[in-house]
Amino acid sequence: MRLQHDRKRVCAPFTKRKRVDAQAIVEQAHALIHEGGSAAFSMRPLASALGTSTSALYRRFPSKEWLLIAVVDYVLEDVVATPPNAQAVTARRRLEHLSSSLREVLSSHPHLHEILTSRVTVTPNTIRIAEAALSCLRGVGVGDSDLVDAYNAWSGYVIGFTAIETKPPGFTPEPDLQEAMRRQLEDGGGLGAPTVAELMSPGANIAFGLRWAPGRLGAANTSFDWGLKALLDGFEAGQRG
Amino acid sequence: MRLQHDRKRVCAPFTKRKRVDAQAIVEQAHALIHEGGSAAFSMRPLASALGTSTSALYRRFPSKEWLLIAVVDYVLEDVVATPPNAQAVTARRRLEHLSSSLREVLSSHPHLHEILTSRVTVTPNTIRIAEAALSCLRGVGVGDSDLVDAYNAWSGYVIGFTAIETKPPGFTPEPDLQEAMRRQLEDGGGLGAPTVAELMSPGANIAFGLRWAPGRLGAANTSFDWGLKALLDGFEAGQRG
DNA sequence: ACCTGAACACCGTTCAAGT
DNA sequence: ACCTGAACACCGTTCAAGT
Repeated sequence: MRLQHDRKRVCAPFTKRKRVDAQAIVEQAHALIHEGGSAAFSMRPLASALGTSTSALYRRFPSKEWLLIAVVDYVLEDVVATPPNAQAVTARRRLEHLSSSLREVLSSHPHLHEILTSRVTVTPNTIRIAEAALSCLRGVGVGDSDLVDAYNAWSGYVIGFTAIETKPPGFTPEPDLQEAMRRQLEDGGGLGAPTVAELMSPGANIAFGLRWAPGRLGAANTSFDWGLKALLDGFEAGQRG
Repeated sequence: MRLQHDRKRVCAPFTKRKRVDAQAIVEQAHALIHEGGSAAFSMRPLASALGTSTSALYRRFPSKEWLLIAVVDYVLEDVVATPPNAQAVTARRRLEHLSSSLREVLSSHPHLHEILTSRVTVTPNTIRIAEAALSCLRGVGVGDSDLVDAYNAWSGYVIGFTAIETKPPGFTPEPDLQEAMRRQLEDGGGLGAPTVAELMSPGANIAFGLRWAPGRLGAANTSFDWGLKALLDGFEAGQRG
């Protein structure tokens, strides 16, 4: 599933003939982004990986922007939403599953946040996920007047947490820069930041804004579930009060 | 306040002499990013805006990466953290102020997320903000064993929400693409997404993943505070249970 | 109808040559 | 010690020319 762009300008991506090509471009683009990161991704290597000319790509996608959004949708296809009619599964449980599925997918494609968070992306899978989340939130007891707020708060938490959590491994800072940040944390912790100094054992690399190495959060990495529980508890408590 | 890089390779940014220059570079870079977005920002225009050669910039900053992180720290300077010894102000209230100050600053510099969320950034102001947040969370009643989790959840929510919320206005998608997304939402809403169709009046542009126009969320825009309340309520309830 | 090579107007970074 | 211009190896996108 991908967005349709103006048929007058370029070939229709949904027609039977040649549809494979557009799909192949998306898959190859995804593969290249997965390997080398979205910053390093460019049209020329993509074309040569596919064995075509760079300009031929512009017959399937009006611009790199359209292609990137197609890649986002392609990856989000993997997010699993439990259907609401599944018996014996509470709305809360379904929402927890959706959250962790979304987190898993975004985590295993660490370059997607760079694309996802910095632009507006409405795609079939975006809508599908939103539909599932909204229905769960209703099931949890959130009233209609609060539903949009709850949905925004939920997306903000899940997507935001994962976006900050998962630094692309290819985006490792240069050793010099990494060392400078580590030193900064040691020095800063000693001077004006007693709580930071107390909690962040050197090398812990455990908390946002205080860690200098990329990849997922270290240690137990319980923060996501812990925070989601607090957020959903807050949702439910708010409806009762 | 900025990170120090290796003095052997380049001139020290903290020495009295020439320090103005490094500061001037950061400020000019910030101005250019503010106007044109971080994607469009490049070294050549920066140099010519400052009246120097491009290569002269590399004497103050080892790479564009160091410069971008310096810009992040420069902007985060504006985040206000109420000191913990301020009487008659509860920890909860201080945390709410810190959250909205952080949100305000990030919102008014909409291009910062692209820099902030996609790489590891430890800077003096990052540490200052973390220190304030940790101390507030402790004051709210979060136990030491949960403090890192609570801090991560809080950062994930605040930074994440704001990152998704604030699309850089310069990042407006091409009209064709924007129209395709709007249509997608209409069609998709009608077919497999009844809740989306029910809630998202056309043109509402109100919810993450379902809106096609950049800028802040429309309408009442109460979602941030609503979600923060739920999260902090959840924090407090969790400590009592 | 589709593809192509060449071109346009850009990038970040380096480095020998200047002062 | 600092700055510079030119160069290197790249970008996204367009378009006349081919089949």
